[in-house]
Amino acid sequence: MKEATLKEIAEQLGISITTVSKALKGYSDVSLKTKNAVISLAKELNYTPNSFAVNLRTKESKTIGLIVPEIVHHFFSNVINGIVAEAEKNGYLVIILQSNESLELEKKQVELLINKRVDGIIMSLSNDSNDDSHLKEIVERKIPFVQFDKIAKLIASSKVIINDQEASSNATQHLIDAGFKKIAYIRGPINPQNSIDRFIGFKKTIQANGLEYNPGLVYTCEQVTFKEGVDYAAAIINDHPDVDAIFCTTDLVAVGVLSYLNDHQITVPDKIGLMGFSNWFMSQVLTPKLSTVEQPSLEMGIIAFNLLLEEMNCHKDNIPFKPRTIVLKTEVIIRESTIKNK
Amino acid sequence: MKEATLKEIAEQLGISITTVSKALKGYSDVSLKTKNAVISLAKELNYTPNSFAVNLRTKESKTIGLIVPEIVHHFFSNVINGIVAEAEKNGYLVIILQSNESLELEKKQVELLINKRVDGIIMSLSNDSNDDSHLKEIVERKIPFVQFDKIAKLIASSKVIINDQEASSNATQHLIDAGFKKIAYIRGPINPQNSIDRFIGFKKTIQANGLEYNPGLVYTCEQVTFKEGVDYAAAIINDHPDVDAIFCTTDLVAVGVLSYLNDHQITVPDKIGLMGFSNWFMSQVLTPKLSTVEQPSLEMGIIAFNLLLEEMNCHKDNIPFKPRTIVLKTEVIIRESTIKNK
DNA sequence: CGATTTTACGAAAACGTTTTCGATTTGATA
DNA sequence: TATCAAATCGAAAACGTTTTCGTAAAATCG
Repeated sequence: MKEATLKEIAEQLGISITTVSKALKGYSDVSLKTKNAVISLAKELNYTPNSFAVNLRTKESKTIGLIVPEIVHHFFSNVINGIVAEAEKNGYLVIILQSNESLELEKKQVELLINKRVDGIIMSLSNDSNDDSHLKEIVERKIPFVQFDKIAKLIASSKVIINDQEASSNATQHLIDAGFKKIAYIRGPINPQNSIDRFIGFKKTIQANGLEYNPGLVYTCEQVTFKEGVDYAAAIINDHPDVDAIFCTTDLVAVGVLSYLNDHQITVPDKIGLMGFSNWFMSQVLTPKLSTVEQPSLEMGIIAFNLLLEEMNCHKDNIPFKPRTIVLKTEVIIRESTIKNK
Repeated sequence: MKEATLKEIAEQLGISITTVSKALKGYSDVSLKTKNAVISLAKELNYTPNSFAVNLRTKESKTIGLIVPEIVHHFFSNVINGIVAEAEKNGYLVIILQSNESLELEKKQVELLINKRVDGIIMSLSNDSNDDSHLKEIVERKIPFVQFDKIAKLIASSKVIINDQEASSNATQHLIDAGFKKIAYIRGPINPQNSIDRFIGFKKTIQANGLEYNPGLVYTCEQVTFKEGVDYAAAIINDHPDVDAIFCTTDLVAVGVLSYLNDHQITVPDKIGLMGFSNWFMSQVLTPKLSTVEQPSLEMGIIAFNLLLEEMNCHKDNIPFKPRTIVLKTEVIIRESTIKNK
């Protein structure tokens, strides 16, 4: 009892493979009688088309590749969610790979996806991506390609991002408006564009409000972990006892900071205000609840896939596609950690 | 400038396709000279084998399918992580699908994976899976298959699980030992085996300690959400003001409970002790820190893939494979939420 | 130098599908 | 009845690879 094929159906029915194929695909030059016979026998034999053969013949696999730095990560999990849901809706499968924030692995995975001949690729860069060659290869091979979140500006592909600079600026402004005056900033790694932009937004807003910008108050994460938050909190308290607020590049780090402050009876927000970024789920269940910036992650995934889909359709029909960049709105979410009680 | 093929290389070099293929695959009956010529031209033309053709020819795709109820979920994210990492190590790609806890979607996705002719399937059932037919089809089609976490006991496949009953029992015993006497239990949905087992572990241990088992103290989640935790906390406080501890089927629900208790100035653990399950990341950063049960999620993924790999290899060589069930150890993690201060 | 083995290569089939194009039959039309 | 159009079907090529088996040339041997 091996897999049923068109050939088997054809032989059992005494007709040609061609007719069987046409019957199953609803071609009009098949009589109703044979069509029904084919369909019912196909069902009986549990026939499913051999996708390997279909792929070879049609030159597409209805599969896309997705590379993210981390899967276990609030933001990326949600983007993945959006992409996968939207892909499914359109009959596409998604191969998800995680680069573990490693450029080397990222390159390998791009190769893998190219070899697999996926119909398109969606990707967010790892933190130490400072080399474009693998991205260029994607473009050169004319594989439909969409970048999101952490992007390479110079690569000619569609992009879905937020305005990190503006978002960061708004959050900073909120801190200042809430009465904080000496704000430390824990920034992300040096390479990623969004990490840079968030920092610029912070710095510009500090200066625009006539506050002194002090580079000594800026701390740089390498791994962007909970532990770095804990460690930098300790460093900040030690180096600058008069700091009255800390703004973190992402909630996970802010949670580390909060954990340290709570453990050392440094009250948030009365003694030190705290602001995160990305609105991770846990930020709303902490004590105190964390102020942060909402990033539309699910929406980002949905849009990224649809951009890719558009390009894939153009690619199939051999009509040119012009990459687009879509910038999504963010929102500062004000909770307890930045509103002083007295 | 289209894709390079074996044929192109062969023509440019004036040799046969066969020889080119052999040269690239390291066959021994190719002279060093032609081999080098082939390899260098292949590199120059940017040749990569057409995987569609390879799949068709070799009848395998080096791709597996993975179905989980949710991707954005601490436990599953980690299992996925383990599976993907291990798969990559062995040259396999993973197609991840999420059933959204829906049986209907789950069935569709199984169909999808079968149609795609993945080399194997790993799966954790959705909460409302009370029908086996799609799983049976996987087995009948002799597709290598591994279940984990939420499994169908009666399906003859390999399984990776924890001893939920024992884990739950240990956690309950800890609560009793810590001096709690009237313990409410918020259980998971009625279908999943692990949800049932955890409940049994709780109930048996209550009785084994000579405490009265009161069915009125058992609340059943349908969606297993943060919000259900909040709502049930309110219900418990209202229905049974003398409850002195709450044991939840998973941390997410416990966090909901804690959120309600914190908001209503009901101190944990002095007024009410709280225990979760699964050791979600956030449980260690809450105030108070949440006691819970550690589940080896990453390990579970790794083992699940390796079981699958074994079966896939047997399948390829047409030698029979006997499914195995592996039960992983758990550990009760004692933090602040179950240790009374006085 | 004849016989035999080794080395190097290629022809061809097979994997299962899709699609073009032509052929045959049937029914309609003048 | 001769002509034409419509309705059904099938042959065959193509997608790009892998692998078996055979053959010719070169090397080895007695």
